[in-house]
Parts: sequence; C-alpha cells; structure tokens
Amino acid sequence: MSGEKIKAIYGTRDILPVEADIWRKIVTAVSKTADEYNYGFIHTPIFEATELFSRGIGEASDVVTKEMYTFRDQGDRSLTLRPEGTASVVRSYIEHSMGSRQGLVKVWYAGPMFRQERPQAGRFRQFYQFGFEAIGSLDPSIDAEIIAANYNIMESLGIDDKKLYVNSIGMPEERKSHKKAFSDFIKPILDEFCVDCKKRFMTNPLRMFDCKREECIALLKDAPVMFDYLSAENRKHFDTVCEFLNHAGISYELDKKMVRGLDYYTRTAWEIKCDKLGSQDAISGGGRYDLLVEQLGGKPTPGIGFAAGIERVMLAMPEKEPEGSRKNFGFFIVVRDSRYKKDAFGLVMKIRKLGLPADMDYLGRSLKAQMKQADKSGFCYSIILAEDEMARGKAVLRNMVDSRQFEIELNGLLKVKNAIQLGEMIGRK
RNA sequence: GUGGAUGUAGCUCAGUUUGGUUAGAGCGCUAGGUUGUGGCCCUGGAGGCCGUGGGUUCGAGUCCCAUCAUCCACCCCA
Repeated sequence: MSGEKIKAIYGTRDILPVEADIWRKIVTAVSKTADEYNYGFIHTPIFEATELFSRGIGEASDVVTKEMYTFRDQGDRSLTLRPEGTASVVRSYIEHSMGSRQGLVKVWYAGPMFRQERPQAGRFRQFYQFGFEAIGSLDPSIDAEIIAANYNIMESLGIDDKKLYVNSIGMPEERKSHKKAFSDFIKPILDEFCVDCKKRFMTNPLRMFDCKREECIALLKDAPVMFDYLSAENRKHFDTVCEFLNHAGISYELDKKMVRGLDYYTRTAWEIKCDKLGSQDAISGGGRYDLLVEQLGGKPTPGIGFAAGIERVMLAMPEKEPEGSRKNFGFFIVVRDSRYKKDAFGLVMKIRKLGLPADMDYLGRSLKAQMKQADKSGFCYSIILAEDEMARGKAVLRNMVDSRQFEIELNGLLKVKNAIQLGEMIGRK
C-alpha cells in the first residue's frame, strides 16, 4: 500500500552534491563577472501573472501556446511558472520605477525556469538559467559590453569549443518589408521544401533557416535575409557594436540567418554555441528588446540581455579532474575505542568553532572503516584518539597525504583560540 | 505533439536469439586478513516483486499483448 516509490517528475531531476559543486562553481564565476561589470543581483518570483509572459514573449510563440506551466490559485488568478527571466526583470524594472532612479539599470539573475517540452539531452522541464539585463540605453557600447560579459563568462569557465554568432534582426517595419521579399522568394519554390518547412512558412517563415535538411538549406542559399533589409540607422548601430567587439578583442562570426525564438527581440541578437553538445548546442542566447518595456506598460525604454542554460554550460565544460588525490584542509577524528567518542565529539566541535572543517564517524564503525572514511572525507589530516596517547593526554595527528604522523597535546589542542594557533601547533612538529 | 531505442543489485551492464533447478560480473557498500591506522592486494557478507499488469506454457528475466517510465532525435528553445 505505502510502498509506492515517488519519483521526480518527468523532465525534472535532483542535482546531487557532486554535481551541485560544479553548479556552485558556475554561479560563483558568473557572480564574479557580474561584479567586474557592475551588474547587481536581482531575485524575482518564480511565478508571475500569466499575462506577463503571454504579452511579453508573444501570444503566438511556441513557449506561450504550448510550453507554459499555468495554473489557477485560490483567488482564481491565472499564474504561470516562469519560462524565462527577462519578462520578470522588466516587470520589476517598471514596478519599481528603476528607470527614474538611474539612467541605466544593470542586473543579473540565476534560477530555475520551467517549460513543458519533451526532455532530451541538455533539455529539462525545470532547468536553470542565469542572465544579464541592461535596461535604458540604446548605445551600441552597451550591446558590446553585455556580449563581452556573456563571452567572458564562458571563457572563465574554460569552455573552449564555443563560437559567438551575432546578427541584427531589425525592427518591426524592417522585418515586415523583409518578410514580404522572403515570401515572394519562397512562394514559387515552396513545393520543393520539406513538410516542416512548409508548416514553418505558414507560421514563422524565418524559422525555415533553422531547418537541418540539406535540400532546404540549399534552396535557401540565395533567399533574402533580414540583415540586408536593415535601415541605415540600424545597420550603423550593428556595425558600431562590431567595432566595439573588435576593439575588445572578442572574436565572433556574423550569422545573417540567425533567428530568435522569442518575439520581443529587436536589433542586435547573438548566440553562443558549443559544437560538442550535439543537438541542443546553444548554451547562451541574447539580444535587444527595445519595445518590451513599453509593451509591458512602461515608458518606451530600450533594453538588452542574454540568458544561458546552466545544464548546457555544464555539458560544455571540460571534464573536471577525477577527484581522489584532492585533499582539503580539515580534520577527521578517529577513535580507537568507543569510550573516546565524547572526546572526539568535543574536538570536532572545537575545530569547527575555529572555522575549520571537521568530521567524525557516527555509525560506530571499526577503526579500519573510520580510517577509510577519513580518507574519503578529503581532509588532509586525521586525529586518532588511542589508548596509549590518551593516557598521557595526547592524540595522534596523521597527515593523510604523506602518511606521516606524530603526537600532539590534546589539552593544547582544546585550548587553541584560532586557526592560526592550530596551524602553528600542527606546523611545529 | 511526432518518430526511434531501452527498462535485470546503489551505479555500469551481461544473461533474452535457441524458455528449464537457488539470476551473474565489475564498481560501490560492509566485515575481516593486519590482536594500534586509509589508499594496493586477498577472503567473506549484505543488497534483486529481472519496470508494472495480463496472456501462452508443466515451467517465463527469456515468447506474445498492454501499460508505465526513461533516454535519443524531431518540433522549439538556454
């Protein structure tokens, strides 16, 4: 009856300590870059009014039409688990009138996002993203800064097989005239495309550029691209962004066929891909959203940002060195006889109070097992409480790296006031 | 939502083709070899509703059907 195992929901997963360690390293690196670039951290709620996303991301987008976790609360309000971070940040920006307090608002976030898609490699229903947003400037220099931040984070995480692609997808009017030219180009040859592309042509024609079939790619070789329909002004904006990137020594590639999935994107768009990831190779993507603030009820304000998928970043990161030989400063207390357990406990507490890691056996295991555990704990010292030494008020300090060991004064150890004294006591012998 | 693959020990998997006593290996866990000490080696031990339900059969991990779950790919996205 009660034996049914409850498992994590399809598309969600536990991040166990070994993995969480890498996770923490990533967020620490992101946080460091954010500090360097002067972006402040922002927490927004994990669920929001459904309307925020339908209005922000686009009523017709895939994310909104079929991928959101939407539910009603006790007040019969329609709420949605956030599928992405930008809409919430912009909502917060408007709600707190951040724009009137400072000209340019630079923030970053990290946390879980939710999309009801079919899971596969590098894709989950609850997944984690971090992202940067800069709201309030249309100057090309901010484009370059935030792209640089994005790129530098990936660099600092040691991701080598990455490529930065940039493009400009213009503004609605430009897109309109391009769309017409594109349709005129496709219509006569539409029959030659695959079924998916035909479907795309009806719903979101530019998506045809994403098709992986050789035949479709060949047919699109000379198709008009948005980039060639940019206004002089926007073209200049993009060129200036590129100049800034060149100046900063950031290598990128112009990808005129790059398309964005979310409706709010305008002008500058970019993507970082990692070719060893397989099908889901985009680890990070971003762009301008110059109409979004207004769309969500704020004053017309340009914005720009990016988001990166932490799971994908993890897949792209180089294999970490096998743990084993790695030892951290810390102490594992071992007792030769159970009557010393209280002494061990007191010692552990004492060392922790000094601000240092310490642990002991809580399973009443044999000496051999305790030593094994000491080894696995990754601490570089064990302290063994043994009969002969204890009788003389001493304990055995064993170096778990080079196996040298010697006696130390147990009383002295308990009287140590800080980590430096402890270090000296250990170092003296 | 569509297509393909896979479910056997905590983990990675063998065994399924050709049904036949108590279902295996490596790693991990645990106790010992070492009467005072981890890593290497050796020996023992624990740990399995063979995903679930039904069917065929004297007999099913193995064959058939259903179902659930997971993975990969498409779609889309980070």
